Amino acid sequence: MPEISKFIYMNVYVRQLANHEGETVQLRGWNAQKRDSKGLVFMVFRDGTGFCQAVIDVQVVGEEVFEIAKRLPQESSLSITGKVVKDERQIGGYEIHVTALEVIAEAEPYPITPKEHGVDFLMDHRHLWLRSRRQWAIMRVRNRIIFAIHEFFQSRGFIQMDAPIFTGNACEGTTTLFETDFYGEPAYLSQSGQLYGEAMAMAHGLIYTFGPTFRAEKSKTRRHLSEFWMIEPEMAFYDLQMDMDLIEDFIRYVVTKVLEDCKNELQILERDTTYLEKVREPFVRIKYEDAVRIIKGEVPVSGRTSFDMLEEEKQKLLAERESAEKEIAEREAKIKSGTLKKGEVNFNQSRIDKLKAQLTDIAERLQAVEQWIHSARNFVRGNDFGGGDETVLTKMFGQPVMVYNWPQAVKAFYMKEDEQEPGYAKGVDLLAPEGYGEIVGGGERETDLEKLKRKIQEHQLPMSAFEWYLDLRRFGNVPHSGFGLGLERLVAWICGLQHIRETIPFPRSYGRLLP
RNA sequence: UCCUCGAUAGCUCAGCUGGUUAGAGCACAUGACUGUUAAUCAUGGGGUCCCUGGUUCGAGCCCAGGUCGGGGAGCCA
Repeated sequence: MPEISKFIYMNVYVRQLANHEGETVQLRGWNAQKRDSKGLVFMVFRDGTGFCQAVIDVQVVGEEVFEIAKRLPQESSLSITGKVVKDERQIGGYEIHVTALEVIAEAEPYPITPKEHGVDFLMDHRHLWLRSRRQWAIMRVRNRIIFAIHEFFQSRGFIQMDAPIFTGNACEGTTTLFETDFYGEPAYLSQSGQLYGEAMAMAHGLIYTFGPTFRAEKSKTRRHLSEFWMIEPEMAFYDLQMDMDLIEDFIRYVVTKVLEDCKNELQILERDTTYLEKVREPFVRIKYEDAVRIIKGEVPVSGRTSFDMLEEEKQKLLAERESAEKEIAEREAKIKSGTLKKGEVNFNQSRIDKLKAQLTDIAERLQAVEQWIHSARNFVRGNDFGGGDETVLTKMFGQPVMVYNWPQAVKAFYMKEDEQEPGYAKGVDLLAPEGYGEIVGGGERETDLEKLKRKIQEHQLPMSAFEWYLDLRRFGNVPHSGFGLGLERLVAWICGLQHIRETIPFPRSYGRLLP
């Protein structure tokens, strides 16, 4: 074993390897995975900034070190010294030819193996799951999104101000809130910073809040969390049009930044960026009533109605199911024939298992399509959209859709009524494509003091709790608008995730408080 | 709260119409293999079939109740 002092070589991070090609460097991190053959160990080494392959050759490091490397359990921490070699086959483009290796801490048997695991198992091990490559990539994208959000607003002169988390009252009155004890009085965890945002906008003109939000809904869906992060800009002297322009610029900016700066992460996530690229085109903007006509199949989009689209979707799934069933039958027949070698049997069997899992998934999606057809047929004009209606609408366009001018009854009390169209509120929802649903909700705020008072009464909210809010109308009333963005839904859409629970380090949802 | 699906080895799952001693792959251990990208070969250890009760000569499988979980509805970002 060559004598190598740990101080001779520069400590670098995996992320920087491209700058050190041909040099000998030292890295510190963890053994994410390895395989060995005679005389060689291939280790997937990670140090938090990235992943790279480390090659340990018995002829270079000697028997003793080689044995240590060969027996090193998954997720043990170690430092390695070696030469940086370009290798196009590797995900970062570089690998390390190790010349020295030092174990920092040997790990106990690691529960997350390089094999499929169920979601529940992974969620129970969330504290460790965060280390794996996919989760790592998602958190990097989340970080870039957060940074882009700040860049966007700060560069436009918005001030970040925070709304309180303890509140005395439900702001919109509808959703279930978490109740806590605030020095003997009931207090609720904030479900929105919106009303406070309005007060802050009257002080600073352009502001945005960025903080956690809590909803005690017992929702068990892939779109809901009990605790999530929301960004809520509020702008004095903005009407609905300006609000929509801002939403569009904002989403375009954030998505573009991720596309530019997170290529590696999106590649790890195997994200098809076709729909993301579409943010460069103008967003679709339609009024609620027109959206309803499209959902109900009364008006076609690019020559096809919602029912045409749903029927296509259904046929596609049926075809997928058929081909999966056929493949299963073929492979089962092969195995039964008894002519296969053991390895081939294993391969076929695991392929069958995978296809069966796919069949379960297809069945679920077919059920969803049936539900969408049902809800499109029975949609009652004047109602809010359900998850299925949103999906149908966005699938018709394949790009972000802004729906505005909603029936007042389905929107919050502070939404401004459209003078030209009484009964309709100047609210807007931005629906993400690919079934990711509502990621932004906002609109112009009601400025008429009497209308506000009336609506607070209609919603049966306690007037006393809103006196401070009404003061904003009494002292220098101005037209203003704002919106709220659900960070996790945006992360889910950009990363193309099946479930929102992967978008936040430690998700809190119905039935999940640990880890 | 409602609808729907599920719970079998550390993990992912198979287990036919109720029938002898419950299986596979991965993981782990040992050995073989010099360039691998989750699944090369051989050998080995590993089980309260979620719980309670019932039907039956016999229950992983059927029935009832419960617990926990997935997906969806409602509600929403």
